[in-house]
Amino acid sequence: MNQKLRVILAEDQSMILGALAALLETEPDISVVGRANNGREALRCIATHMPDVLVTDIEMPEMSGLTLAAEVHQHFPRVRTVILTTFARAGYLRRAMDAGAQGYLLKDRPASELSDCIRRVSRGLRVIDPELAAEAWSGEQDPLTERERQVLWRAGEGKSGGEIAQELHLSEGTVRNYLSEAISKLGAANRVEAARIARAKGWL
Amino acid sequence: MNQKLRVILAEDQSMILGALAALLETEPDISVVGRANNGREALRCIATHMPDVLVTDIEMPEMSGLTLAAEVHQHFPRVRTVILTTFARAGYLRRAMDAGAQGYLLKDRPASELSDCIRRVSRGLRVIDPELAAEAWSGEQDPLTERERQVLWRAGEGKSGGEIAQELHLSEGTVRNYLSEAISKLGAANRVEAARIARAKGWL
DNA sequence: ACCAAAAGATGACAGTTGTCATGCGGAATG
DNA sequence: CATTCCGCATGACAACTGTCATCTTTTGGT
Repeated sequence: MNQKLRVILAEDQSMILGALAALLETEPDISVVGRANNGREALRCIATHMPDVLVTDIEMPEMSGLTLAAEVHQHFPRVRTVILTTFARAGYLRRAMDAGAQGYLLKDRPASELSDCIRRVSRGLRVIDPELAAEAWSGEQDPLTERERQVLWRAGEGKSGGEIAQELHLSEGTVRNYLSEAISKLGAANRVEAARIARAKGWL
Repeated sequence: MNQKLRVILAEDQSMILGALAALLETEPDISVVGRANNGREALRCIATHMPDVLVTDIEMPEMSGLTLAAEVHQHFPRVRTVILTTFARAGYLRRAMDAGAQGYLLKDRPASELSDCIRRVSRGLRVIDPELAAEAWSGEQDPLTERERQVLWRAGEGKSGGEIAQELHLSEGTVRNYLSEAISKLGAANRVEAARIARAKGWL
């Protein structure tokens, strides 16, 4: 047999991180050479260990898994990236692909799929959750502009028009305009519903 | 050495379930005798295997981990229950304790704590995340009435006063009153922030 | 330099939301 | 039986939101 596949794991919940490592260590041909609790740490870890594959969560403090994937793709093009996440959102998948990830796997899938996925990706194949892939191609594009996203995000946090305006150095009226645009684009009845829809699609 | 500790795991994300099982199987004195993807399955599993300890997530389809803990406490009092969850919410902890759980552990903690926790609980000790325990005792009680909770929940989903009134067979004004009460009790500036706060504390 | 598209601002208007004082009727408690 | 409390309703008012039409200022492309 060749060398073992060298893997780095990034996941913010320590216990899950440890558990995933234990899972992978049961495979004879895979070895976990590094673990990180966030994107920034993962990046350092990759620079020193040069793994074959990076497996990363998306929602992490410091640096999101999507940003991490982009950085890795740019600075360490030989490292293959697999996104491992709870969220079956077409928007996330799309961003992951744009960021140069080779795999997108859901935490819902059986545990056995993780090692399979790592092996395939290391051979240069792409592995994408089939249901999600279908939805992502057929499904709608993110219709929001950057400003609309910023405004809608804050509105979803419970901030008022005035507060948002201050934070973004806009006039209150402009904030209302962006919000109104976002609401109509998303077919929502108000800002809260709009934020919910956007979150569900992975656009926030 | 005595018999191994017999453990059943309940967790809705299959990959995490498998990973946690792999983690526990690395311990020489612990054996995972059953796995379940939801509370109902776990209950069946417990009836047939009679484990020493049940480790369960909270947010699962079919039957929540908190409901499961209560059922287990009632029907199988010899089985110790450990709640393993993402959520550091005083409200959840309180409900878990009321439901007869012996342990409350966060997925944020190092992987090694899981087996420690299981061993202690099996010896009859209680194991509760220390930070959370402090917050739960010192921290506030849930100040919301049932109506306020119903109304606030729906408001957080983006529903308007009118819609909520219809659903709950109340007048629109009454809905506004409940919402206003909830907002002031929670020290929020509006319904969205109020809903956020209540969710964060585990009161929704 | 020119034109068109964007980003942003303004103002007006209706509808929704947050607050508060008050009123009503049915438990519950004495 | 009277009293009090609680759940619910009403009405009034100010503040905030959502929608639109219109306008100015950048910005980018040719």
